[in-house]
Amino acid sequence: MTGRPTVPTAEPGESVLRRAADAGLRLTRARRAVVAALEACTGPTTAADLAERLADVPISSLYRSLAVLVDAGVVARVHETEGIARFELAEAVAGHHHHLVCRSCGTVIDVRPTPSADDTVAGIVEAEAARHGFTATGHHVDIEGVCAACRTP
Amino acid sequence: MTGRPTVPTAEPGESVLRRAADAGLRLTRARRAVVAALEACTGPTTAADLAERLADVPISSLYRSLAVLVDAGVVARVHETEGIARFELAEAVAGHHHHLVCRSCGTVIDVRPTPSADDTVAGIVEAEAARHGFTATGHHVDIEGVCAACRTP
DNA sequence: CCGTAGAATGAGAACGAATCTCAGTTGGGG
DNA sequence: CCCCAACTGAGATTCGTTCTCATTCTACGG
Repeated sequence: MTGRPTVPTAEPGESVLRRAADAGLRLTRARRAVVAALEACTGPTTAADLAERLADVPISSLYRSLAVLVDAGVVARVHETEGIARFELAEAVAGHHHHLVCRSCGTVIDVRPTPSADDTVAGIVEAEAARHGFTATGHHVDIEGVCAACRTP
Repeated sequence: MTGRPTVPTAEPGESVLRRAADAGLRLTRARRAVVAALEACTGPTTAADLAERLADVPISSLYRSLAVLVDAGVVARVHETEGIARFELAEAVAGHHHHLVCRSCGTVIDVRPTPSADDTVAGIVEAEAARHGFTATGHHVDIEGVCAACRTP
């Protein structure tokens, strides 16, 4: 099975931290702040952007918190471009989604495919993987385009 | 139109360099070597890997050649993970394809979707883009899984 | 409610991929 | 064949990210 884990669990907030705790992590101020900041984003976010929103979290702490949360499976490091990493809540927490990337301004936003659309994609993906001896465990779809704001200046 | 530009143009070799020349680039030894090395790969390749294969091309020259070829539209910088960029021939030259990423050994290989499968994906992708005010210009599908070699040790 | 073990923090140093600089070299149009 | 702008090469530099280590805090047992 490749796609869509479960539907958007009402308010992630709680469950994210609970998962982190279950993974044996302490729920420190920095980690709560990082999770809260990620929840407030509409798409994968750079460490620099997070650092700006979390002015009181030192950069070394921010990166360590992100690394630990990635290890715990509640945050994902995705969509690196131009040598800059972006972070988002993991699909296990935020639900499966695709990314719309504006080739002009670089913004990335999440889009949630309809269940039937994603079933179709998952089926295709699994067939391709199988044809090459792979066992598929997931897929990522990045849609490149131009956003409304950049198209009409 | 989102996907699959044209079918695998017989032997890329020539056409890649011609495109580069058409874009106003000089066909220097370093650039020929980089293109040849990329053609020999089965998937996106790191600069370090290329440097190893092209021992006589200094690292600064390698990166510059790659940057220039990316600008010319014949090479694509894709699939960065852990802060390391990977390069491959652009889809305009190599044809549209998806990526199979082994989560165990990290290898990335290209897979060419069947025309009908990719039409389906392109349609879904376009609908999603349109729903969010984007004009889609392309899509990338990364399939995460475990390769045959890693599954049976 | 308090003490404590050990996990987590914070400031800065260190690391490494990628880019830049600049003097010397070379491709290819004229 | 000549010339000059494009390109190269070695090394310095940048900057995102990770590491180090003394200090602080969390969460658990008493």
